Amino acid sequence: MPEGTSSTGRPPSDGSTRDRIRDAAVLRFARSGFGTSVRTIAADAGVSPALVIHHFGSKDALHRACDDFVLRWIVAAKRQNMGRAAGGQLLQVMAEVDEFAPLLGYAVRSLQAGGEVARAFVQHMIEDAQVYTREAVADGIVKPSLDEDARVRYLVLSSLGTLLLSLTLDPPDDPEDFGANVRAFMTEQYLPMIELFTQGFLTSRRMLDDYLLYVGDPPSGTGTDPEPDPEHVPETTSEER
Amino acid sequence: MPEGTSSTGRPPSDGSTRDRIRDAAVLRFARSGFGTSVRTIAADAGVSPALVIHHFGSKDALHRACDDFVLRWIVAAKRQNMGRAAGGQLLQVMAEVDEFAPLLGYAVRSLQAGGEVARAFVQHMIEDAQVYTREAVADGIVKPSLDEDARVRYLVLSSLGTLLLSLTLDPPDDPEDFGANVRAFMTEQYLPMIELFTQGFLTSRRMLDDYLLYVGDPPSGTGTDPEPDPEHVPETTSEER
DNA sequence: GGACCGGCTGAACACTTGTTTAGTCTGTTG
DNA sequence: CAACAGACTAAACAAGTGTTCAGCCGGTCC
Repeated sequence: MPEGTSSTGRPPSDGSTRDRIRDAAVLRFARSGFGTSVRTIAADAGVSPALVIHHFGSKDALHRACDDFVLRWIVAAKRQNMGRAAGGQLLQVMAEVDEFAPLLGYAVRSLQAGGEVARAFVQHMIEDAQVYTREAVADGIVKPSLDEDARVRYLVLSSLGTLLLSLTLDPPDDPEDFGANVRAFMTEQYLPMIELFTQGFLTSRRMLDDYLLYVGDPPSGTGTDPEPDPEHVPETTSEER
Repeated sequence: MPEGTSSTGRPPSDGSTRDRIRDAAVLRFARSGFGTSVRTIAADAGVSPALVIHHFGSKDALHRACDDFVLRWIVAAKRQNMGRAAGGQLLQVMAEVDEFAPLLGYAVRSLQAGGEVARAFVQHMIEDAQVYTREAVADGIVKPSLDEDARVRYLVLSSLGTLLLSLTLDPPDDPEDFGANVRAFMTEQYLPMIELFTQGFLTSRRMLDDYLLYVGDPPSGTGTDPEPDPEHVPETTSEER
C-alpha cells in the first residue's frame, strides 16, 4: 500500500491545518449532528474559532466541504469494496470495519437531515443493489420483478428507513459503535425480513392484480405466472425465468 | 354531536389562553419542528413570550404539554376510527382527513426526533396492525408467520421508516398537505411493496432455513411446511395452519 | 373603597450562536 | 534588512435564544 491509509478508500489528508479542521468537523458532525457549534469543532481541532471561518468562510461552507469530502470517500469506499461485499450487503460489510464509523455516522446524520449527501448515499446503495439483484435474478436466486428499478429502490429505502427509525426510536447506548448497532438491529429484524422475502405476506395475487388493473397495466407480468385467474390463485408459484 | 368537534377525537380546548398557546405550539412544532422559538409560538398565539413561560414554566415543559395533548389525541383518534380503518391502513385513512394534519405532522416530527410520542405512535400502529393481521391470517388472506409479533413490528417500522426517509430525501413542495404526500409516496412505492408482499423476493427457503438452523431454532415453523429437506426446497408452499 | 391576585406585558438579563476586526507572529521574497 | 503574506488568535460584535423582573390592568373578596 503506497499511502499510510489502508483499504478504506479515505481520501488522503496532508497534515495541513485546514484538513485537520475538516477532519475534526466530519467527526464531530457524525458524532453530534450538524447543530454542533463552530467553537466545539475548533476546540476539537485545537484551533481558534476564527481560524475555522478564516479557512472556510462560513459554517455552511465548512459543512459543504465536509459533504464533498465524505462524498469522495463514499465513492472510493464503494470502489474498494466492490468485490468484497457479498451482494447487497454493502452496509453490513462496512459496519464491521471500524475505519468506516465516521463515514457511516455522517451518512446517517445526513439521511436524517436530507440534502445531497443523503441522496448520493442511497443512490450508491441502489446502484450496488441493482447489480447484485440482476445477477441474483439471472442465477435463479431472486424472483424477477415487474419493475426491477422500482423494486431495488423500494428495498434500499425500506431497509435504510427501518434501520434509521429503529435507531431513533430506541437510541443505542453507544451511537459510535456502528457495527454493534447494525448487529443489534439485524438480530431483531432479520427473521421477519427474511421470512417476508421468502414466503411473502399475502396468500393470493388478488391485491397485486387489482392494482395492475387499476393502473391500466395488463396483469400479464414478467415476474409471475401470466394468468391472473379469477378468485384465489392457489399459491405464489414461480418457475422463474 | 355534542361538542363542536367532529369525529377527529381531538381533545376539547376551552377558550383559555393557556390552551390557545398550546394549540399554537402543536401547530408550529408540527409545521417547523421542535427548534421553533418561544417567540414565534407566542406571536402565533397573539401573546407575549413571557406569558408562554408564565403558563408552562419553560419551553421544555411546553413541549411536554404538547406531547401529552397529542398523545391523548392519538388514542382518541384511534378509538374513533377503529372500525373505519380498512385494516392496517390506519395511516392512509388518517392522511385523507384534513383535521388530522397537525397530529400527523407532529407525529412525523417526533419520529424524526425520537422520544415518547414517537414510541407511543408506532406502538399504536403496531397494535392496530396486530389485530388486522390476526384476522387476515384467520381468514386465509395473509400467511402465518414464525413470529407474528416480530413480523408486525417489522412491517410497521418498515413502512413508517420508508415513508419518513422518502420524505426527507426529496421534501415535498407542501409539507403541510399530508394526504397529498402520502398519496405521492404510495404511487411510487405501492407496486414494489405489493409485489414483494405477493410473491416474496427469494426463490428458495435456503436463507431462511439456514438462519433458523443458525439460531438453533428447529426450522419446523408454524408458518410453512414442517420439513426443511436438504438442498433446495422447491417452493414457498403454504398450507397454513 | 381598598387590598389582593392572576393574567399579562415591555424591557431587560444571561447566554450562545456565527462572524468580524485588529493585531501578532513566522517565514518567504525582494 | 525591509516588506510583504499568510497562518493564527483574542476580543469584540450583532443577532438570536430561553428566561426573569417589575409593574400594569381587571376583576373578586373583605
